Amino acid sequence: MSRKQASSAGISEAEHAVMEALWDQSPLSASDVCDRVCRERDWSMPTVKTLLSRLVNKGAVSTEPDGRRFLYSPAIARSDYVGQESKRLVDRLFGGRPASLFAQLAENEALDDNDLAEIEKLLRELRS
Amino acid sequence: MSRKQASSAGISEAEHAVMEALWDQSPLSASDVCDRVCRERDWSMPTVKTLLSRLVNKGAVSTEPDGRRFLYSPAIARSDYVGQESKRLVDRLFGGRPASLFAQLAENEALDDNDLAEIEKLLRELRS
DNA sequence: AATGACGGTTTACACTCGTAATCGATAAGT
DNA sequence: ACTTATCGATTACGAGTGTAAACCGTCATT
Repeated sequence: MSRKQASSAGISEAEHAVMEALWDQSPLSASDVCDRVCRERDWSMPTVKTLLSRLVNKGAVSTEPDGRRFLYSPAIARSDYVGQESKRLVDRLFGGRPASLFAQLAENEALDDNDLAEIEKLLRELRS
Repeated sequence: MSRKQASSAGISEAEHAVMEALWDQSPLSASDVCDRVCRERDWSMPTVKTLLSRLVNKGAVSTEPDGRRFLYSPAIARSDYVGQESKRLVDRLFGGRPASLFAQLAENEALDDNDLAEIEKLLRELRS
């Protein structure tokens, strides 16, 4: 017992690719998942199977029997995952101050005019 | 040759804690580093030694002889590291669009009034 | 000169991750 | 019913990580 309780934490890079496929559409069978990621990541079916089992163990993916096989669905919302990961980064690297992240991106020229415009729009919306 | 050349990639969580100590002040001896992180992370000296060697191997930390011992300094700038990690997150989770990260943080209520004000200020500066 | 403290190097070991082969049960076709 | 194609489950295995003990050389002290 006392699983890592997972939820969203502890999803590795490779596992994340599988999650993205499921977030994009679900439920999916293992082969469906492979169809969507094996090409791109150059994986074989067994690899996908392993990743799916690990995700199920972690509680990040849920299964639903469909005849002889399983259909897989995300057990956590992408927005939750993304939110937690973002917060982790901000905490770890920016002392929990999101504005510092923003400053970093700005300084890095990682923001183009489009980004700036979008952010300004969001800011205006938040203001109201 | 062809070192992993590392630079900033491949620094693990535990190693990162050591890097932070060195970014905060350097050069430091191994015991100095331990003084700054062992309490907090509940580590013993050997652990710090291991992490320092690994960081030296990765090229993330440089050494400088000081009598019989070594003094350690970061070999990579914190801003570079932070920038690369930020970019990795944005690429991985937000399709490379920083504005999406920003939107996420906003939606998550991770931004308080202070953050918003700071970001607005940065935006105005970028505009000029 | 012998001993102990200090610091770096080597070795260790369990766990996770990436990647996959193999095994075993079952459904489907012949 | 028997064989084969599917699936999920079990096992594998090398690299990286967290955490640390053991070993070794050297400077300082007795």
